[in-house]
Amino acid sequence: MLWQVQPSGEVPIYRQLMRQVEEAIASGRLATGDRLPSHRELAEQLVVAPLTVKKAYDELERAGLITTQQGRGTFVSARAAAASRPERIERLREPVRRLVGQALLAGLATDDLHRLIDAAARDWARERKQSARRR
Amino acid sequence: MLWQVQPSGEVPIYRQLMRQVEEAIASGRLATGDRLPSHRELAEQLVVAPLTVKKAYDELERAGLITTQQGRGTFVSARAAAASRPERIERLREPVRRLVGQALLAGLATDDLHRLIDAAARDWARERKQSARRR
Amino acid sequence: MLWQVQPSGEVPIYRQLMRQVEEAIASGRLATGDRLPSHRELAEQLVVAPLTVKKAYDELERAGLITTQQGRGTFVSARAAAASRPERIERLREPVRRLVGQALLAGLATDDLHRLIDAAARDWARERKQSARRR
Amino acid sequence: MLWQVQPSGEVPIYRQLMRQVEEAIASGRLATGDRLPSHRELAEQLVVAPLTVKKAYDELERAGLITTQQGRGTFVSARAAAASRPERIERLREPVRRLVGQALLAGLATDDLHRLIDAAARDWARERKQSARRR
DNA sequence: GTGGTCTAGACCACC
DNA sequence: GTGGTCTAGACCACG
Repeated sequence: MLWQVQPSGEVPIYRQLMRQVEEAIASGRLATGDRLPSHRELAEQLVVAPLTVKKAYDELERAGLITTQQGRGTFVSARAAAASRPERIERLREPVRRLVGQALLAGLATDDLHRLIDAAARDWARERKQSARRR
Repeated sequence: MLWQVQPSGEVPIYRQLMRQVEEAIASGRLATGDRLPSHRELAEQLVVAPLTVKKAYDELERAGLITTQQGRGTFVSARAAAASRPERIERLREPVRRLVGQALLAGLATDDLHRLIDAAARDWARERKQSARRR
Repeated sequence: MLWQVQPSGEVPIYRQLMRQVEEAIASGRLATGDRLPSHRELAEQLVVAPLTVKKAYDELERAGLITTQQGRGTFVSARAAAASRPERIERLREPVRRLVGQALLAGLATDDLHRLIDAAARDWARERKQSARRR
Repeated sequence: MLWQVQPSGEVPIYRQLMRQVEEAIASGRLATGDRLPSHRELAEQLVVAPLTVKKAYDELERAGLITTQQGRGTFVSARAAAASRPERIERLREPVRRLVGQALLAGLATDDLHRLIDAAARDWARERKQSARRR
């Protein structure tokens, strides 16, 4: 699987990594029991400090998404992929609430949001197709 | 107008303040020429350091939303409310992009988002009505 | 309050620190809202790396015992001291289970444990009195 | 005799093994002269690396609990079961001290501990009976 | 090889 | 001053 981080951004590197792992699990690219690259190996590949990757792994472990085994490696935990559809929907509720608040306070209507969402979804599908082609 | 900040949150206090001013202008609660409380006054009211409020005002002035007049006070600038509808929509594009990405990667469909948005909008309207009644 | 760590031990320094904070909260020496020393200050005092103290604080925050505020400091969180008596008892259940298993497998009886406990409690009370006198 | 380890736990596998041997000897399930399975055999059975079992055996031999006889196998040593009652009690002193400290610092009394111990002992006896029935 | 811990610096944003 | 992040090394225990 392909990993990448942008060190210059304002999002901390370790959070960028966490997000990629979360999304990989949510989307099924990483399944229960799959092994993640060792934090040193991934650090070398991404040209960041090992501790940085380690911190991302540590937080993911505390969140229950992955588990580590001394001397063996780091694996996607059983609990991780178990998120059911209602659960995944629930996780969107708060971000949606914030977005709706922002839009309505700006004097826009939900219809504007619906249009933006469909547009974003089209873009997203197109980008996916392209990045798949590159592989 | 009512101001409030949460010191314990992730978001810096000065950004919370900026956001409230921006939303107040976008929604019309603050109109061109309206006077903002002095940064000392507001700081006292919110129990935060004056420098913190000052920083929020400074950044808002740099963004052109407000203007300071020596010895008279701080006012909503003429340009501020001029944020056109296309502009306000543009500001939503990136947050929407992120939300859609999150949803699709989790295996959900845009329809799920549409439903969540309508639900959130209903909640938002109801809360507004209640908080208006309390005043 | 007095802090101390033993760098040569087999227990990681950051865990020794975590334990001290936990105990200080459990015993009421640290109450809700109390401020902890900054991680740099404490690191200097203990002659350890700031990151080491930081790691202890980070884990305690993730556990909900303390909260940090950008630029202000680190404080005992409201949830922390709220542990009710049943809760505190519950936390002893697993350690007790292990201890009992160890004793019974070794062919000892619960009476032996009861005696050991009373002896340890007497020692504990005496040590406390002495350390209080030293203060 | 039944052996089992949990690879995902905090405790190193070789220590889990050591502990099981120690407990088996202390409780009499393993007596002086009894033969332990070869480290390869046990490794295969537990699906762990042979080196891991070897390490556990090595440390147990260094502690004098077992002895290896070239080409014949590994046996519970004569000295092993000799742990006298005072000795076995002594080994509990430190764990008890920690437990008591934790309880008293949390504002609980020794009576609470006594109750918890009796409860845990009852559970332990019941579980033993059940697992014996299963065999 | 793996993960677990620690150091001694550094730069940044925030208050 | 505070906390937040990152680096480039190091040593140890585990498998």
